[in-house]
Amino acid sequence: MTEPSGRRERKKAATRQKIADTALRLFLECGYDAVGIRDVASEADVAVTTVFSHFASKEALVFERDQDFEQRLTRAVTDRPPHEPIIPALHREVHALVRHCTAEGSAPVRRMIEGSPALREYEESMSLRHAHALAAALSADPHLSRSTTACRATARFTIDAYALACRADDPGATVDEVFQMIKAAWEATAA
Amino acid sequence: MTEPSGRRERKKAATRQKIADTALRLFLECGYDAVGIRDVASEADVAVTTVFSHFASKEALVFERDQDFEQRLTRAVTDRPPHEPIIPALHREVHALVRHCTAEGSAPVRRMIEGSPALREYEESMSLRHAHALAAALSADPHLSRSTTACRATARFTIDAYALACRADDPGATVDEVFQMIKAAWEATAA
DNA sequence: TGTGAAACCCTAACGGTTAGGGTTATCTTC
DNA sequence: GAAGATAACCCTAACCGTTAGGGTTTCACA
Repeated sequence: MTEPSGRRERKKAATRQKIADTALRLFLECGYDAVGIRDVASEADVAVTTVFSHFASKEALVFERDQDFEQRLTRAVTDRPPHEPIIPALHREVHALVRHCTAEGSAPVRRMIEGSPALREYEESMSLRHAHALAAALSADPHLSRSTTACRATARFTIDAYALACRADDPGATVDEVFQMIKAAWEATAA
Repeated sequence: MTEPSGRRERKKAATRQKIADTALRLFLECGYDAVGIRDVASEADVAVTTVFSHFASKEALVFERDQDFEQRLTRAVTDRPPHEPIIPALHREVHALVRHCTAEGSAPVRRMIEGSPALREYEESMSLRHAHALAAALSADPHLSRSTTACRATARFTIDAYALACRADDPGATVDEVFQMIKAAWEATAA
């Protein structure tokens, strides 16, 4: 993304990346539960406290790119062409996000997440954060004069669509079907 | 609910209740984070291991009546008068549940939950379980011939309505507004 | 070049949770 | 009613994620 200029920042980013990579590798090799933070730290050749200075929790090691997700969602609202209706914009973006998360290489990671209650729980709470951010973006859009409740509900519905699609047999079709519902729901709130 | 017959079962239920009551009292008195499992155990005069044989986690102590919630939701589907449309039935039940959770006496508990990330996270993951159960009930209903995806989405939307309303300024109005959206969404899936 | 801060390290602890293995109370069956 | 089976409970010790406290190195910048 943004190229860090100073050596210190570069080193910090490198440490962070090394920890994340090491963690993911160990998790996939041995299983999430079988790998401890102390294992990750020593394999990455850093102190345990350093791991926690880069990542808030063990689960966060798995969802390293979580910020991207949130940004892409909110930008689908804020950066869309002027006067483009909101629902198609969200529909398109969720499609892309789902494709990304159900891509070939992501399968082992998904399987790992589904296999760990702690990771599933963490993912949900991430989703709620994303729903909050999306709701704020919707509320802030001057072209959409809808109630706060309508914005919040639509945000949650959108996240639901993503979550359902990621676990569905046919992710693409699931996104389409749920968005047909979301479209109707949204239109029912027209002032 | 069901009266246990044997002495053993009665004693077990009493122990469970004593633990739950003690825990909630201590949590409300001193704050959730300030009270440890060891505190709860010794105040309830049981061993720590006994606490965990009745409750799966510290958070579960707070959501003791969680099973009720799930049952009420699924029964709103399965036990509704024959040929009653599903959405009004859900609407009514969510109204009742929200009223229950925003009642006078529940305020301190709600405040405690909102004040603890761990409790919020736990509540979310409970909600997902409820959504699963509700989705299964919807799918199983012979009068509703909708796709699995439509049932799952509607279940999640319903849980969203509950979650949003519990935190809204005007819970009742929020339920109504979101259910107007859900109604439209559901009707958009008609075969 | 010196100084402050950021990144990192180590150790020790805290708190939720569980394993292991034992004791008592209740239930069942004869 | 005695004997065995089992459920509920207890204790101790540990595991593991996480944090506090306090030190050292490395870098940025004046």
